[in-house]
Amino acid sequence: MTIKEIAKLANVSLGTVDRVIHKRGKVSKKTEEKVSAIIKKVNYQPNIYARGLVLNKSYDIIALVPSFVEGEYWEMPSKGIKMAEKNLSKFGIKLEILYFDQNSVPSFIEKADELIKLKPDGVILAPVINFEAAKLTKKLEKANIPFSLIDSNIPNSNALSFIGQDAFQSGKLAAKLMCSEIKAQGTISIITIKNNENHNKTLQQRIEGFKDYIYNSDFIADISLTENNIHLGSANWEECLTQACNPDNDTVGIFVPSSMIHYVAKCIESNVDTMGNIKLIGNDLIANNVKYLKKGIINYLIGQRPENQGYLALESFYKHLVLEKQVPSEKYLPLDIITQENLMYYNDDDVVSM
Amino acid sequence: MTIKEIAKLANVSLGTVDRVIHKRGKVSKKTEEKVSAIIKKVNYQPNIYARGLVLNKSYDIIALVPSFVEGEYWEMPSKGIKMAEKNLSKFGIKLEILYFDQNSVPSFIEKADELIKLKPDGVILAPVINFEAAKLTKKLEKANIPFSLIDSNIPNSNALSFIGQDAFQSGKLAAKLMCSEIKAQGTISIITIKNNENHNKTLQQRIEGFKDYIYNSDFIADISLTENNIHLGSANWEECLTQACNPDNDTVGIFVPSSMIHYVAKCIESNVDTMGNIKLIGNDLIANNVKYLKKGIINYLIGQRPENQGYLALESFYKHLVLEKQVPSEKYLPLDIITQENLMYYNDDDVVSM
DNA sequence: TTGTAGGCGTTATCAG
DNA sequence: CTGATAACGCCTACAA
Repeated sequence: MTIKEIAKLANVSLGTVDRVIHKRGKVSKKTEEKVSAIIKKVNYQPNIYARGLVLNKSYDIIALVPSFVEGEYWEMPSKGIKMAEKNLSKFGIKLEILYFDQNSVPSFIEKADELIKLKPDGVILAPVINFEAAKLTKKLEKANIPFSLIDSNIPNSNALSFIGQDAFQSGKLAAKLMCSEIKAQGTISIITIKNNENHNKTLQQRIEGFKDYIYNSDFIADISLTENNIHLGSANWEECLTQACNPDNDTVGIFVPSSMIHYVAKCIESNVDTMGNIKLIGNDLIANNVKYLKKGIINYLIGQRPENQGYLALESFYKHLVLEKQVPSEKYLPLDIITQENLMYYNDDDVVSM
Repeated sequence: MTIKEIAKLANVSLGTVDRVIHKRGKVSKKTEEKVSAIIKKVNYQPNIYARGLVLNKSYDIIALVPSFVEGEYWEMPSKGIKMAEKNLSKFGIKLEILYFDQNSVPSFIEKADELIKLKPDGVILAPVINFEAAKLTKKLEKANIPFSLIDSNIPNSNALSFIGQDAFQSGKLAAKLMCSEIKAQGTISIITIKNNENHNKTLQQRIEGFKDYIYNSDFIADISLTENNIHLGSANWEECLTQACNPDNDTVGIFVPSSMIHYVAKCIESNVDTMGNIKLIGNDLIANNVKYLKKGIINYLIGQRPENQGYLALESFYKHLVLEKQVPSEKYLPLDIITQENLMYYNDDDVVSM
């Protein structure tokens, strides 16, 4: 059903129908009602091609995400965003990615300022530097620029859409798998590995979820927990890590609430005679982790589809700006359990090709 | 860059450029080369809106899939196909679903004939009735109608695209989880539950994968396997099922290579005092299975994203017919491990809303 | 308050 | 072989 046909049905001209559709006013109440009724009755859907052709709009979306070197976690969301751009550029979605150093607040501020100056039509933001990210969202709100958050959320930020994971639940899941692997007894070591001093909410929530599961399990009596922090910046971190892996020589499992578990795996590998039986559970399918999962040193990895997160973030703007559809304000991606046996179908190069 | 601009650059008219682009011939070699060179140099990308507008084509896709009652497995692929239609109808993809009774060959033949008569522009086929499905693909090939297969494959069928699972690997994964749960010793019962006598390749492959894992594991010495077939059509199937669950009173785990595990779960539930410790692993997130997973009677379910399979199948035609892009000839979806702890994010109503 | 005309980029047709 | 032109459905300006 076209505007022309509707016009004929209503005995008015194209222009009038158009005014009604777009609520541009300057239509008498009577004709407005008549036309509206017909539009509703025939369930008029504008022809997306014709509209796209005449509007010929393009939308500049800027993504502000952490920089990375190949194989690091943040490569994956970036990859997803880029893949989405490839699919959506033909609909007028243009993308620019700005990278900031997640260990440097000034770097974030600099890029955030640059972003604001570019006056984009939409922003994808990874708020890993919480406080500064929140400031940026305020500015964006004031400037009326819609933004989507990926990875972690800023509650009450009025984001167009949040796309991420439930980190608490991710920790619970890790604990469940751990208990299942270690037959629910022994000492479990939680090791946090970071290269900065920033507070990382995601890691914290994963640890809380992990403990929550253990504390509420039937077999808590048979389990001990130890916690350690390793700073990759410190001179003797390797020593510290080795020490943290098996402090009292009775460790049965290690949980690392981040993608950094490959450091632990490497450590275990070179001490396989004393620590070869320790079960390892970590997060994220980065190349280094996958390597040790294949070797059987890491037992489980938990994934949260970071490529999808990126893809969906850009797609949220396509839906919002191009299709003018409502987009869900929150999207929690599934927590995937990855083992040697199902790795191959997750590690696929086009996980987001849907 | 538009055709007009290219025409200007090449000092020819729009028509000539168009002829070169679409290889319609009737262009002198010299101009053809000149125009081609420019097209390549400027990386001309046709405006999808203008093209869509003028072509104003619509494509009738017919899906031929098993009928279902609410809550059965085949509801999920259908749901995915329909969701894809909702998103893609605006691009001219029209869908009709024909349902056949998977327990009745004549029903399939009837619907297949109907399908052929409708002369669709594309077909989505679930080849659960193997032999007849293969016949249909031959007819479609002869009629030059592209088709995509979902759920299971027909090798060498020249399908546009196969979208499904690796059933063998799914079985291996189930075995791995089972061994992990039962501490790798005891008697494991494989129970096949069907309501027909048809050969089901998928079930067979899952069982083979399951056994393959067990046979090649280090602890095979500590494991016994029993196999049972239950026919839901038979008068005393409930009795048979109870018997199959724990024949020698030493069963520690039950594997059901299909979505039918809820029958086993129900049986276990009503014999919880004698069989409450048996670990259950099955397939597919249908409502009945989810219920028992939540209750903790089923320990793991393995999912293969049936909604996605449906979605991707219809999308493959959008990509092929509308965007004229190459589509991957095979797509194996990940084998998801579902437990109580990550169920909520898989059981989401819009898993395919990407 | 209403109607009309021109144009978006592409395709297809028709006349040269 | 080549060029001009109408049409697709919608939007916007401008005319009435």
